[in-house]
Amino acid sequence: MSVANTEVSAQVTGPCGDDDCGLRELLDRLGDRWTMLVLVELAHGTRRFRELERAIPGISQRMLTVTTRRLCRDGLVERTAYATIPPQVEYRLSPLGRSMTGILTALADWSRDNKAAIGAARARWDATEGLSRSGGAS
Amino acid sequence: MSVANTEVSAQVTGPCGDDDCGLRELLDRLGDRWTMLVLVELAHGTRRFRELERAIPGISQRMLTVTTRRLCRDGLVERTAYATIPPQVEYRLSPLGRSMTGILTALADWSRDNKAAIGAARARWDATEGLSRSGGAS
DNA sequence: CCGAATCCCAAGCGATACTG
DNA sequence: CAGTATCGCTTGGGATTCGG
Repeated sequence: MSVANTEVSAQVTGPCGDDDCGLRELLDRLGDRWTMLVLVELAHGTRRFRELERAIPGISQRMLTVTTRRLCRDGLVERTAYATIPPQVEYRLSPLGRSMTGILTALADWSRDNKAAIGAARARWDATEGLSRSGGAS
Repeated sequence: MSVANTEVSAQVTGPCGDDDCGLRELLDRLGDRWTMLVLVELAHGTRRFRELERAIPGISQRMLTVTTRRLCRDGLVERTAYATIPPQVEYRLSPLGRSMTGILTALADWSRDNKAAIGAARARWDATEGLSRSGGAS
């Protein structure tokens, strides 16, 4: 999936009432704090509950449960439970889920690639803001 | 050890200790309800404040202000204010912001493309859940 | 027209404890 | 190990109001 799109020949089209383009649906689904991280981790391979928990620093047991269940419900992740002692449950990406890992990777790549630029922009903005707003902020 | 040895073949793939890959940073920045939608709208061309507000159904005036300011601070959007009467302010994507529109488009495409599949998966899940947990589903 | 400030509620999420 | 239930804090964000 080539997201390399340099051409943004964007006509200032009309109102384009359907501006969300389904993006909202997607954001409602994986716009939360953990969903994408779980997907990325599962993109590396099958993982057990505990492995996911360790692999995603900061996630709580509760949120891991909630997130994985939501992903199962949406058909992006498949769950396999073995009735062994101790219990063992495996999570893996479904074909549907795997079909979006490319985008996630692109996203992560972009983030890492432009992290510095954003940091610089912020520094610049903070300086500018001090000048244009509420003078004497420094 | 007392309990069963749980040494599974845990070499699924690399350790990838750094599992977030900077994704977290990105999500913190545009993981909220409106940021991506504003970016998509601006990908269509320069927009004035009021135009953005109308183009993004449901956004409040407050959130539009907050979101645009954040985007300016991060250097993804540029703002030009004309001291006319009535005031006029234009927002447009910066080169940095423009560099990620391709990913946003890919995201929106995927969402629209697989919306039906997700809906079907949900129906399936809800049925399964009804069997195994006797609990209602939303 | 543009936007900042205040008030306030609901959702998200984390901590903890408990069950199988 | 895997998962559930409860509680309480933190935050996003909607409605409204005031200023430039």
